[in-house]
Amino acid sequence: MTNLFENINEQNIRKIKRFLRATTLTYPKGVNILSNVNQGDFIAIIDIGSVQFISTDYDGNKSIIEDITEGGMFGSLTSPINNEEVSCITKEITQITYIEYDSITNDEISKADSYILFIKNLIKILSDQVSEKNNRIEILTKKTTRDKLLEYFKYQARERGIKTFTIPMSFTELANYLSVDRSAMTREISYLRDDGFIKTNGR
Amino acid sequence: MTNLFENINEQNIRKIKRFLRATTLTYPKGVNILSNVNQGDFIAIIDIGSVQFISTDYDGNKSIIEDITEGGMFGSLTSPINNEEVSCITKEITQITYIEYDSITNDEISKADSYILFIKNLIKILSDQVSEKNNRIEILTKKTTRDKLLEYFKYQARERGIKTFTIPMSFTELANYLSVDRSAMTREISYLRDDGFIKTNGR
DNA sequence: TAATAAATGTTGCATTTGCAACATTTTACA
DNA sequence: TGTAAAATGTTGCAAATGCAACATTTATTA
Repeated sequence: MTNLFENINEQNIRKIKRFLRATTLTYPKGVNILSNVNQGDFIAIIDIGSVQFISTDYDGNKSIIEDITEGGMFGSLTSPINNEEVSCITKEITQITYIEYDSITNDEISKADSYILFIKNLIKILSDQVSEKNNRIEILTKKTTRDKLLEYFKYQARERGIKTFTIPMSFTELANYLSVDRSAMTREISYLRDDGFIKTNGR
Repeated sequence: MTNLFENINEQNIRKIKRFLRATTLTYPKGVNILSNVNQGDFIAIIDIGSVQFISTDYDGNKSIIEDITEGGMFGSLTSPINNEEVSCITKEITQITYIEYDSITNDEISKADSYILFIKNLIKILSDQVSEKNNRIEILTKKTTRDKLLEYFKYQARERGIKTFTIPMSFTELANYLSVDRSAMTREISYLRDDGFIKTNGR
């Protein structure tokens, strides 16, 4: 995963952050960070910790829109921060650096050293986000739980280049990612095992 | 929708395109443009026409990953162009301008007039794509066809600021977008009408 | 404009799936 | 380390939905 300041030295990072009016905040576990969000468009970088964008509808049904971990990035232009049904919850103690969106393309900063590198990283991160969301969309558009699971496994195998792997999240989280009932997913996994499509090794 | 060259005058557009080694190709209707794709990463801008990224699985089930219309953009880093199950089909006669991805951040171009504007547009487009995909993900994660429809209608109403609108695609395409069976969707729409959630006016 | 293709509407039925309820195991943390 | 909380496994059942088949309407194009 690309980091926004990848390949930029400490001194230039400080300079760029100053241009971008960066401010850093730390949150405890389990709080909704959107409740006290700043004015204007921004990009947020997770220095330490992780957050989850969760949508809760009128019936109390929850679905996880995105999961952002250390080094990850989200922004007011890319994430549903103005949707009253959506909250952004810290999963642990989390430190976030906010930068002002408009200052990314002001005339001053464009003259700074490493600006092109910074832009390159930003474009790469945004491209990767689009790509990752395309993957999830391709999985979510499968009609059955079985096909969703198989598509998910296929992506994992392709990404890693091996056919044996540990699922990088809990079954509860996977069910959320695939948007299927957890118990029905467990059932389907055992059918897949019975049918010889997969082999499992412990939890 | 932002255009990649928005707010840039013709002369500077030509200059930027030259730096980006832009090449323009025209395709007839109904061809897979990924079959003869160039080496290296690229960004493609649809000057005229439209294309559709379609995934077809082993059973012949098709799902539409994305639909890109005139003025839209896709790229080798954001779209599943290396997935053998996915094809990109022109929906009509389509003219596409390709630019080289790496040249976006080379040193030469960064000195060109309007470069910052160009970057600003590119970042805005990518951000909007992430946002649009988040919306679709939020809709696709709804469990029932009814909830998918209501969520879709809610987005449409919010986007336009009015509660009465014409659906911007055919029912067949909408069923694809929501990833539900078309006939089951028609059934659900008439239930929604019966229950007083929506009113309809012709096809 | 006639012929063909595509989109839409309707319905029965089998399958899939969410939901609920519960037992058991694992993890987190005071 | 003991206890509460979270995750996992299992199953019956009702509801939702894909699928198929078909009639009808609308759009496309030769």
